[in-house]
Amino acid sequence: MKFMKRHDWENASVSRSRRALAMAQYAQITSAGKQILAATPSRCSHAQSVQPRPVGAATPSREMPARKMTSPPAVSPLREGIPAVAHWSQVSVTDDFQTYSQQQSRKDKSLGLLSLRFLRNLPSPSDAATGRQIYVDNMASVLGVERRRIYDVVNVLESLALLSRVAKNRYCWHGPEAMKQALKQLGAPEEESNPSSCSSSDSSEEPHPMHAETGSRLSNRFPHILRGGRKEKSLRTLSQRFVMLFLTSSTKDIDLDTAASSIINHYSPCGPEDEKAIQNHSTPTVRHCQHTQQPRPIAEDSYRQWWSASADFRMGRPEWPY
DNA sequence: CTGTCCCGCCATTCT
DNA sequence: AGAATGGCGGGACAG
Repeated sequence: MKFMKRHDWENASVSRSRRALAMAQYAQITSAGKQILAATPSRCSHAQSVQPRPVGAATPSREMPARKMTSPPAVSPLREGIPAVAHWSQVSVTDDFQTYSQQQSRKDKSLGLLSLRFLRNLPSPSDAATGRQIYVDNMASVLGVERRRIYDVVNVLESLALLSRVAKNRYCWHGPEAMKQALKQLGAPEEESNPSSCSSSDSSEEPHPMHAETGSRLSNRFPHILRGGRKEKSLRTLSQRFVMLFLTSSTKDIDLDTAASSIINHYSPCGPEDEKAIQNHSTPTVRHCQHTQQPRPIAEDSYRQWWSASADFRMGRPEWPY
């Protein structure tokens, strides 16, 4: 099924630039935490574009009307109170349509930034009507992107237990508490597991202790993710493995090559081509979603900052909106 | 020139 | 059967 034709997508380019820049705001939202959330009134003005279906109601397919890409996409009807804040790369972020158009760039359209915008548009926890339900079509409309991109974001967030699929087109937000629980599960030692350590790349044929331990823990606690087939190579699975690499290691710095070979070669029948998937999707999104300390660019060969940020969650200092 | 990663086609899975 | 989901290759873009 094709959700959007090429020419439609090209028409949407301006909207995409807006989308990316708006997402950047989340970087500093997390950095300043709830103080910021409470302090500044939202610039967002519209409040009607998202009308979640009642929980339990039928979810007819293609319910959403075709997106109109000629007008500026909606920004955060569900997250009023979240201020516009600066991009981690110091790009000034604004909801101004012209500015978005001018600042469009590859960097501004990243999956990581889309994830931030996704988080910024979460249903309000106080809204009993939504029940923290997230509708794929609605979110795609709000963010001004095609459904396909929503799945990218959702997959990674789901790997961290931040949300889960409850029905077709519908996901339920669980929040950082659920994620902390999942991280504990992924990172806690098992009775029979050996203490793990991490060094940089290991070229030997033997699986690194950390990697072997990670694989066994994954299969024990999340049996679905290590089965063969499509799921085996899913972004969700790769993301979860990537996170686990950090949780089970003593190092805070894992380079991409090491991560890729660890995740792929040591406990899965996947081929090395999956490395691309890891580099494409898993890391940037996780990086941004976990990034809570000092939003700034992260060198591609190092995830020290990502780990530093994720440590906040392990230390019980989540800086999420809720 | 190289590495990154956005985009969207289309295969697979689900309802 | 049609819709939902998401793997993956191509190529644009940044450095």
